[in-house]
Amino acid sequence: MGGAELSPAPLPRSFFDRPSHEVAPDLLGRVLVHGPVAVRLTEVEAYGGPGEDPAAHTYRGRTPRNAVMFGPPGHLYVYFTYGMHFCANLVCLPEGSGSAVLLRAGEVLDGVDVARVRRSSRGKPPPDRDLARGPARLAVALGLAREHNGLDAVLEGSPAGRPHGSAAVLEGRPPAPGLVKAGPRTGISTAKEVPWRFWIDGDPTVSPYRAHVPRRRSAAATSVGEAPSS
DNA sequence: CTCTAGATCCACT
DNA sequence: GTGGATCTAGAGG
Repeated sequence: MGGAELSPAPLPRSFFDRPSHEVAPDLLGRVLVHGPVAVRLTEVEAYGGPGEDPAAHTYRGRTPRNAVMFGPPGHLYVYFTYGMHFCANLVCLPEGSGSAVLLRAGEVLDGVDVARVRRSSRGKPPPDRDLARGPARLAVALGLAREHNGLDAVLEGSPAGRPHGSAAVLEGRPPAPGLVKAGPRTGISTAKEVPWRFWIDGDPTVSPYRAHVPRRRSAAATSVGEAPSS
């Protein structure tokens, strides 16, 4: 592992057995490990359960896509969005509840070489601070995609080594309480006022806030059969 | 740094 | 059919 001060102790499942908005700030500074890559989390967002959080994927109840969030805590909910990106969450609360924490950004502590290759476009890697700066980028850096949906991120049993292909959340190095900031969540169109985005103040790997921008379909796709406007 | 537009799949209504 | 829990490249300051 990279940082000498980092505790390699895995977090127990009970860590996740709380509401997502309590787990979320506590995840800052923790380290998610998957294969050769380790990322220290610097920005997360909490999403609530059915009927209580209009921005959550579980708002309208259980579906095939969000089923993992209704499973036991500590597992990864990985979903596909915008036709090309994956984002990773950690499931909270006991089985049946349906809430999670979106992992929005972090600092790559280990496996930087692997992360650079995964994040390279046209052979050029981005600056190191951008390797996991944003939820889809973080998923790429960690090698998380569709097949990791449902993967258990809690290590039970053997303390030293992780089984091949497993994931784990380590104790890491939580920030001083004063450095934890909270604000509205990014990129959502409802419940914009809920301050369930948490980040480490001043950390360069925290993603820039982006307000939701409704995407318009291409003119060609929407104007079929329409008269010319002028 | 900001702004804009395009890419591209799929879950759900 | 609609609208994303997004990112990148390119143009402009």
